[in-house]
Amino acid sequence: MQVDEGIAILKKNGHKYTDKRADILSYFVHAKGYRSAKALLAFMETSYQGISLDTIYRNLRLFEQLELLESREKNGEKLFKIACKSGTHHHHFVCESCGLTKPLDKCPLPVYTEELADYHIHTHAFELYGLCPTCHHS
Amino acid sequence: MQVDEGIAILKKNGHKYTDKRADILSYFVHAKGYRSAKALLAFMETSYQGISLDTIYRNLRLFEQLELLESREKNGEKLFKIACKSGTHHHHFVCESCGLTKPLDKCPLPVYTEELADYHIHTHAFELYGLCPTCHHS
DNA sequence: CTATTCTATCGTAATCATTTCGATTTGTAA
DNA sequence: TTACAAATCGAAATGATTACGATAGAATAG
Repeated sequence: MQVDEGIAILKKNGHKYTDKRADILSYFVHAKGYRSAKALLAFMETSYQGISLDTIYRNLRLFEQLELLESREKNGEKLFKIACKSGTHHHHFVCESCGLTKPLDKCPLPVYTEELADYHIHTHAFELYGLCPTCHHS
Repeated sequence: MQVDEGIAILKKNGHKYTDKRADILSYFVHAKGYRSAKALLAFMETSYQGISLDTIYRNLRLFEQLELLESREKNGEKLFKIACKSGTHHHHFVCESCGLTKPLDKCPLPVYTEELADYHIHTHAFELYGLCPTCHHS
């Protein structure tokens, strides 16, 4: 997902271009990992002093609705990362040191088709956490 | 995990017995699934009118520290369930209708040992959501 | 049984993340 | 460039959770 793709999706859905929105997308495109609303606010305040919390949270919600961002919750805080848009369903490894997210080839769901034959599986949550090779060796 | 086991663990760690604590544990032992602080409060108010929020949240935190309860987050709310204490690492299927949690035999981690040979896996999150046979057929 | 000593609880206020609101500004299509 | 819907601001509201000073209660030793 690139910034201009995100802007295009915004426009296609009747939303407007603003510099702030481009900068928010740019922040997540370059972050390559999960970031909090607070971290985004800190980043945005360097370019736009006095930016409203409304702007931060409204856009995070909008971007998540449009599937430009994905989120998870931790310690009562919502964390966001840029969406993958690879088209195919997949999971991630997340580096706890640098925040890098690595897409995984396989999905663990087939492991359970037998054990849960009588159950109706709707969704699943799966993520791995640890250290990427770079962080592990330094 | 039974109520008296939980009370024993409390005492072993220098905490005192109270009827409220026994009732909180009993609530989760019989719930067999995730419940919110608000749901626990509603239950406790039937026996103890005027119970303090402090009591609810302090004990939830304490029980989680002592690993009598486990938690996950959803929509900015923390949900708690009784701990399994089976000794062995395992995951759960969670019924979205009745809240039932079913322990799963297998762990999906082995699926990724090859793909993540250069990575250092620390922890992982995995849970399945859907309908249990009972809720599915009604 | 009673005194002593912590721990638990209450009632309430504070905190933190997030959402909402009325007024104003800005993007964009005609 | 004009008109209008959408975006933003500044600030207040909400909802879940945590914290605090004062009181009540459980455990232990004498």
